[in-house]
Amino acid sequence: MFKFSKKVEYALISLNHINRNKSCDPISVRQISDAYNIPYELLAKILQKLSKFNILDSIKGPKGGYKLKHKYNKLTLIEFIEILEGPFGVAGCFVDIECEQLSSCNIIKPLDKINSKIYQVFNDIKLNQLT
Amino acid sequence: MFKFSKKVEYALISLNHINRNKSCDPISVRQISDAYNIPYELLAKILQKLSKFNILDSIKGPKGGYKLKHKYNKLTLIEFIEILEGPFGVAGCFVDIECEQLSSCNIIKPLDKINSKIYQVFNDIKLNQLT
DNA sequence: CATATATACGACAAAAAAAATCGTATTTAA
DNA sequence: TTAAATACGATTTTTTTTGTCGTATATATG
Repeated sequence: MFKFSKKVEYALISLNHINRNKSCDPISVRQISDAYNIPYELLAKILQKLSKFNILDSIKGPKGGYKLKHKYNKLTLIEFIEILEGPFGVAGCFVDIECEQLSSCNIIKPLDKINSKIYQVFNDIKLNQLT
Repeated sequence: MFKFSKKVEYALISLNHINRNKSCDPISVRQISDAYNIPYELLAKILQKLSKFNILDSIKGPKGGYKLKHKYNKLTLIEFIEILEGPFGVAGCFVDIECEQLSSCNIIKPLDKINSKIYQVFNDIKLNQLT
Protein backbone atom coordinates (compact mmCIF):
# COMPACT_ATOMS: atom_id res chain seq x y z
CA MET A 1 0.00 0.00 0.00
CA PHE A 2 1.28 3.44 -0.95
CA LYS A 3 4.41 2.17 -2.61
CA PHE A 4 5.87 3.23 -5.92
CA SER A 5 5.68 0.44 -8.48
CA LYS A 6 8.85 -1.10 -9.86
CA LYS A 7 7.82 0.40 -13.18
CA VAL A 8 8.10 3.89 -11.72
CA GLU A 9 11.28 3.09 -9.80
CA TYR A 10 12.98 1.61 -12.86
CA ALA A 11 11.90 4.57 -14.97
CA LEU A 12 13.27 7.07 -12.46
CA ILE A 13 16.56 5.21 -12.21
CA SER A 14 16.83 5.19 -15.99
CA LEU A 15 16.05 8.86 -16.52
CA ASN A 16 18.46 9.75 -13.78
CA HIS A 17 21.13 7.63 -15.38
CA ILE A 18 20.59 9.04 -18.84
CA ASN A 19 20.50 12.55 -17.44
CA ARG A 20 23.84 12.16 -15.73
CA ASN A 21 25.52 10.82 -18.83
CA LYS A 22 27.61 13.58 -20.30
CA SER A 23 28.63 12.01 -23.58
CA CYS A 24 26.39 12.51 -26.58
CA ASP A 25 25.96 8.78 -27.15
CA PRO A 26 22.52 7.34 -26.54
CA ILE A 27 22.13 4.92 -23.63
CA SER A 28 20.84 1.44 -24.43
CA VAL A 29 18.41 -0.63 -22.40
CA ARG A 30 21.15 -3.20 -21.94
CA GLN A 31 23.50 -0.71 -20.32
CA ILE A 32 20.92 0.34 -17.75
CA SER A 33 19.61 -3.16 -17.24
CA ASP A 34 23.13 -4.38 -16.48
CA ALA A 35 24.18 -1.44 -14.35
CA TYR A 36 21.18 -1.60 -12.02
CA ASN A 37 20.23 -5.25 -12.24
CA ILE A 38 16.86 -4.59 -13.82
CA PRO A 39 15.11 -7.25 -15.96
CA TYR A 40 15.90 -6.39 -19.55
CA GLU A 41 12.56 -7.02 -21.24
CA LEU A 42 10.67 -5.19 -18.56
CA LEU A 43 12.90 -2.16 -18.70
CA ALA A 44 12.73 -2.16 -22.49
CA LYS A 45 8.97 -1.77 -22.41
CA ILE A 46 9.14 0.99 -19.84
CA LEU A 47 11.58 3.03 -21.90
CA GLN A 48 9.48 2.39 -25.00
CA LYS A 49 6.57 3.98 -23.21
CA LEU A 50 8.61 6.99 -22.15
CA SER A 51 9.70 7.31 -25.75
CA LYS A 52 6.11 7.11 -26.92
CA PHE A 53 5.25 10.00 -24.61
CA ASN A 54 8.13 12.12 -25.86
CA ILE A 55 10.18 12.02 -22.71
CA LEU A 56 12.85 10.01 -24.43
CA ASP A 57 14.16 10.03 -27.97
CA SER A 58 14.90 6.57 -29.36
CA ILE A 59 17.70 5.73 -31.77
CA LYS A 60 17.47 2.32 -33.43
CA GLY A 61 20.20 0.03 -34.63
CA PRO A 62 23.67 -0.69 -33.26
CA LYS A 63 25.01 2.20 -31.14
CA GLY A 64 21.36 3.08 -30.64
CA GLY A 65 19.55 3.71 -27.41
CA TYR A 66 17.76 6.56 -25.69
CA LYS A 67 18.37 10.24 -25.06
CA LEU A 68 16.40 12.74 -23.04
CA LYS A 69 13.98 15.02 -24.84
CA HIS A 70 13.22 18.58 -23.79
CA LYS A 71 9.92 17.51 -22.25
CA TYR A 72 11.85 15.85 -19.46
CA ASN A 73 12.71 19.21 -17.96
CA LYS A 74 9.10 20.33 -17.81
CA LEU A 75 7.56 17.14 -16.46
CA THR A 76 6.08 16.98 -12.98
CA LEU A 77 6.20 13.78 -10.99
CA ILE A 78 2.44 13.42 -11.15
CA GLU A 79 2.42 13.63 -14.94
CA PHE A 80 5.19 11.06 -15.04
CA ILE A 81 3.35 8.70 -12.71
CA GLU A 82 0.14 9.00 -14.69
CA ILE A 83 1.95 8.21 -17.94
CA LEU A 84 3.21 4.97 -16.45
CA GLU A 85 0.35 3.98 -14.18
CA GLY A 86 -2.74 5.72 -15.45
CA PRO A 87 -4.95 8.16 -13.55
CA PHE A 88 -3.88 8.87 -9.99
CA GLY A 89 -6.20 8.34 -7.03
CA VAL A 90 -5.84 7.15 -3.44
CA ALA A 91 -9.10 5.24 -3.78
CA GLY A 92 -10.72 3.42 -6.69
CA CYS A 93 -13.73 5.73 -6.64
CA PHE A 94 -11.59 8.70 -7.66
CA VAL A 95 -10.65 6.83 -10.82
CA ASP A 96 -13.09 4.03 -11.66
CA ILE A 97 -16.46 4.84 -10.06
CA GLU A 98 -17.06 1.14 -9.26
CA CYS A 99 -17.54 0.92 -5.48
CA GLU A 100 -19.43 -1.52 -3.29
CA GLN A 101 -20.38 1.12 -0.75
CA LEU A 102 -21.93 3.55 -3.21
CA SER A 103 -24.26 6.04 -1.59
CA SER A 104 -23.62 4.69 1.89
CA CYS A 105 -19.91 5.61 1.87
CA ASN A 106 -19.14 7.87 4.80
CA ILE A 107 -15.49 8.63 4.11
CA ILE A 108 -15.37 9.93 0.58
CA LYS A 109 -15.05 13.59 1.56
CA PRO A 110 -12.02 13.22 3.82
CA LEU A 111 -10.42 10.80 1.38
CA ASP A 112 -10.89 13.35 -1.35
CA LYS A 113 -8.97 15.90 0.71
CA ILE A 114 -6.15 13.44 1.27
CA ASN A 115 -6.18 12.65 -2.42
CA SER A 116 -5.69 16.32 -3.23
CA LYS A 117 -2.87 16.68 -0.76
CA ILE A 118 -0.91 13.75 -2.14
CA TYR A 119 -1.60 14.88 -5.67
CA GLN A 120 -0.24 18.29 -4.72
CA VAL A 121 2.94 16.79 -3.31
CA PHE A 122 3.60 15.02 -6.61
CA ASN A 123 2.54 18.00 -8.63
CA ASP A 124 5.03 20.24 -6.86
CA ILE A 125 7.96 18.00 -7.74
CA LYS A 126 9.66 18.34 -11.10
CA LEU A 127 11.19 15.19 -12.47
CA ASN A 128 14.59 16.79 -12.96
CA GLN A 129 14.69 17.67 -9.25
CA LEU A 130 14.96 14.00 -8.41
CA THR A 131 18.72 13.94 -8.75
CA MET B 1 -0.16 2.05 -6.82
CA PHE B 2 -0.61 4.59 -4.05
CA LYS B 3 -4.06 3.43 -3.10
CA PHE B 4 -5.46 2.84 0.36
CA SER B 5 -6.11 -0.85 0.95
CA LYS B 6 -9.63 -2.10 1.51
CA LYS B 7 -8.52 -2.93 5.00
CA VAL B 8 -7.86 0.73 5.72
CA GLU B 9 -10.98 1.89 3.92
CA TYR B 10 -13.21 -0.57 5.78
CA ALA B 11 -11.61 0.40 9.08
CA LEU B 12 -12.17 4.09 8.46
CA ILE B 13 -15.77 3.52 7.46
CA SER B 14 -16.32 1.50 10.62
CA LEU B 15 -14.74 3.98 13.02
CA ASN B 16 -16.65 6.77 11.39
CA HIS B 17 -19.88 4.83 11.75
CA ILE B 18 -19.26 3.95 15.37
CA ASN B 19 -18.22 7.52 16.12
CA ARG B 20 -21.44 8.92 14.72
CA ASN B 21 -23.61 6.56 16.70
CA LYS B 22 -25.09 8.49 19.57
CA SER B 23 -26.70 5.67 21.53
CA CYS B 24 -24.62 3.89 24.15
CA ASP B 25 -25.13 0.48 22.54
CA PRO B 26 -22.10 -1.16 21.00
CA ILE B 27 -22.09 -1.61 17.23
CA SER B 28 -21.72 -5.15 15.92
CA VAL B 29 -19.71 -6.27 12.92
CA ARG B 30 -22.94 -7.44 11.32
CA GLN B 31 -24.49 -3.99 11.50
CA ILE B 32 -21.56 -2.36 9.73
CA SER B 33 -21.09 -5.20 7.30
CA ASP B 34 -24.74 -4.94 6.26
CA ALA B 35 -24.89 -1.16 6.17
CA TYR B 36 -21.87 -0.73 3.91
CA ASN B 37 -21.83 -4.02 2.04
CA ILE B 38 -18.50 -5.16 3.47
CA PRO B 39 -17.60 -8.89 3.68
CA TYR B 40 -18.44 -9.95 7.21
CA GLU B 41 -15.45 -12.18 8.04
CA LEU B 42 -12.98 -9.70 6.67
CA LEU B 43 -14.47 -6.81 8.60
CA ALA B 44 -14.56 -8.92 11.75
CA LYS B 45 -10.83 -9.45 11.61
CA ILE B 46 -10.15 -5.80 11.01
CA LEU B 47 -12.19 -4.70 14.02
CA GLN B 48 -10.51 -7.39 16.11
CA LYS B 49 -7.20 -5.83 15.27
CA LEU B 50 -8.39 -2.35 16.17
CA SER B 51 -9.64 -3.81 19.42
CA LYS B 52 -6.29 -5.46 20.04
CA PHE B 53 -4.59 -2.09 19.62
CA ASN B 54 -6.99 -0.37 22.03
CA ILE B 55 -8.75 1.75 19.47
CA LEU B 56 -11.96 -0.17 20.03
CA ASP B 57 -13.50 -1.79 23.06
CA SER B 58 -15.12 -5.15 22.41
CA ILE B 59 -18.21 -6.46 24.15
CA LYS B 60 -18.94 -10.14 23.64
CA GLY B 61 -22.22 -12.00 23.62
CA PRO B 62 -25.66 -11.00 22.36
CA LYS B 63 -26.07 -7.22 22.21
CA GLY B 64 -22.32 -7.11 22.00
CA GLY B 65 -20.15 -5.27 19.54
CA TYR B 66 -17.61 -2.46 19.53
CA LYS B 67 -17.28 0.99 21.07
CA LEU B 68 -14.63 3.63 20.60
CA LYS B 69 -11.88 3.90 23.18
CA HIS B 70 -10.20 7.15 24.17
CA LYS B 71 -7.15 6.34 22.08
CA TYR B 72 -9.23 6.99 18.98
CA ASN B 73 -9.13 10.73 19.64
CA LYS B 74 -5.37 10.84 19.86
CA LEU B 75 -4.54 8.67 16.88
CA THR B 76 -2.90 10.07 13.77
CA LEU B 77 -3.63 8.62 10.37
CA ILE B 78 -0.07 7.35 10.03
CA GLU B 79 -0.29 5.44 13.33
CA PHE B 80 -3.58 3.98 12.20
CA ILE B 81 -2.19 2.92 8.83
CA GLU B 82 0.83 1.31 10.41
CA ILE B 83 -1.33 -0.66 12.83
CA LEU B 84 -3.22 -2.15 9.91
CA GLU B 85 -0.51 -2.39 7.28
CA GLY B 86 2.81 -2.41 9.08
CA PRO B 87 5.67 0.06 8.64
CA PHE B 88 5.05 2.82 6.13
CA GLY B 89 7.37 3.48 3.20
CA VAL B 90 6.99 4.54 -0.43
CA ALA B 91 9.69 2.05 -1.41
CA GLY B 92 10.62 -1.37 -0.10
CA CYS B 93 14.08 -0.23 0.92
CA PHE B 94 12.63 2.12 3.54
CA VAL B 95 11.05 -0.88 5.21
CA ASP B 96 12.69 -4.16 4.20
CA ILE B 97 16.24 -3.43 3.08
CA GLU B 98 16.05 -6.11 0.33
CA CYS B 99 16.71 -4.36 -2.96
CA GLU B 100 18.10 -5.57 -6.26
CA GLN B 101 19.84 -2.28 -7.00
CA LEU B 102 21.71 -2.03 -3.72
CA SER B 103 24.70 0.30 -3.88
CA SER B 104 24.03 1.25 -7.48
CA CYS B 105 20.66 2.85 -6.68
CA ASN B 106 20.66 6.45 -7.86
CA ILE B 107 17.24 7.55 -6.61
CA ILE B 108 17.18 6.69 -2.94
CA LYS B 109 17.81 10.25 -1.75
CA PRO B 110 14.97 11.92 -3.60
CA LEU B 111 12.67 9.01 -2.77
CA ASP B 112 13.52 9.47 0.85
CA LYS B 113 12.41 13.09 0.66
CA ILE B 114 9.15 12.10 -0.94
CA ASN B 115 8.71 9.44 1.70
CA SER B 116 9.06 12.06 4.43
CA LYS B 117 6.58 14.37 2.76
CA ILE B 118 3.90 11.73 2.44
CA TYR B 119 4.57 10.55 5.95
CA GLN B 120 4.13 14.13 7.12
CA VAL B 121 0.79 14.43 5.36
CA PHE B 122 -0.49 11.37 7.19
CA ASN B 123 1.10 12.42 10.44
CA ASP B 124 -0.67 15.77 10.36
CA ILE B 125 -4.09 14.19 10.07
CA LYS B 126 -5.92 13.05 13.18
CA LEU B 127 -8.23 10.12 12.72
CA ASN B 128 -11.18 11.96 14.26
CA GLN B 129 -10.81 14.69 11.64
CA LEU B 130 -11.88 12.27 8.95
CA THR B 131 -15.56 12.91 9.50
C1' DC C 1 -28.97 -24.07 31.90
C1' DA C 2 -29.64 -24.26 26.89
C1' DT C 3 -29.46 -21.45 23.07
C1' DA C 4 -28.56 -17.88 20.06
C1' DT C 5 -25.61 -14.08 19.14
C1' DA C 6 -21.54 -12.01 19.64
C1' DT C 7 -16.16 -11.62 19.40
C1' DA C 8 -11.28 -14.16 18.67
C1' DC C 9 -8.16 -16.19 15.74
C1' DG C 10 -5.51 -19.17 12.73
C1' DA C 11 -5.41 -21.43 8.29
C1' DC C 12 -6.69 -21.48 3.78
C1' DA C 13 -8.39 -20.07 -0.96
C1' DA C 14 -9.50 -17.01 -4.60
C1' DA C 15 -8.86 -12.96 -7.14
C1' DA C 16 -6.39 -9.15 -8.63
C1' DA C 17 -2.37 -6.66 -9.50
C1' DA C 18 2.37 -6.40 -10.35
C1' DA C 19 6.46 -8.14 -12.28
C1' DA C 20 8.76 -10.75 -15.51
C1' DT C 21 9.26 -13.47 -19.88
C1' DC C 22 8.58 -14.84 -24.72
C1' DG C 23 8.13 -14.29 -29.60
C1' DT C 24 8.34 -11.79 -33.59
C1' DA C 25 9.07 -7.62 -36.31
C1' DT C 26 11.66 -3.62 -37.68
C1' DT C 27 15.55 -0.49 -38.05
C1' DT C 28 20.33 0.61 -38.98
C1' DA C 29 25.50 0.95 -38.27
C1' DA C 30 29.45 -1.33 -39.76
C1' DT D 1 24.82 -9.37 -44.66
C1' DT D 2 24.95 -9.44 -39.95
C1' DA D 3 24.65 -8.08 -35.34
C1' DA D 4 22.77 -4.91 -32.16
C1' DA D 5 19.40 -2.13 -31.10
C1' DT D 6 14.23 -0.55 -30.49
C1' DA D 7 8.84 -1.86 -30.92
C1' DC D 8 5.11 -4.26 -29.29
C1' DG D 9 1.60 -7.72 -28.30
C1' DA D 10 0.74 -11.97 -25.73
C1' DT D 11 1.55 -14.76 -22.07
C1' DT D 12 3.23 -16.52 -17.71
C1' DT D 13 4.80 -16.23 -13.07
C1' DT D 14 4.91 -14.20 -8.71
C1' DT D 15 3.27 -11.42 -5.15
C1' DT D 16 -0.15 -8.98 -2.81
C1' DT D 17 -4.65 -8.25 -1.64
C1' DT D 18 -9.02 -9.71 -0.62
C1' DG D 19 -12.14 -12.91 0.97
C1' DT D 20 -13.63 -17.51 3.18
C1' DC D 21 -13.81 -21.38 6.47
C1' DG D 22 -13.64 -23.71 10.77
C1' DT D 23 -13.38 -23.76 15.51
C1' DA D 24 -13.21 -21.68 20.10
C1' DT D 25 -14.88 -18.65 23.65
C1' DA D 26 -17.91 -15.39 26.01
C1' DT D 27 -22.48 -13.84 27.55
C1' DA D 28 -27.36 -12.08 27.55
C1' DT D 29 -31.73 -13.97 27.80
C1' DG D 30 -35.77 -17.00 28.04
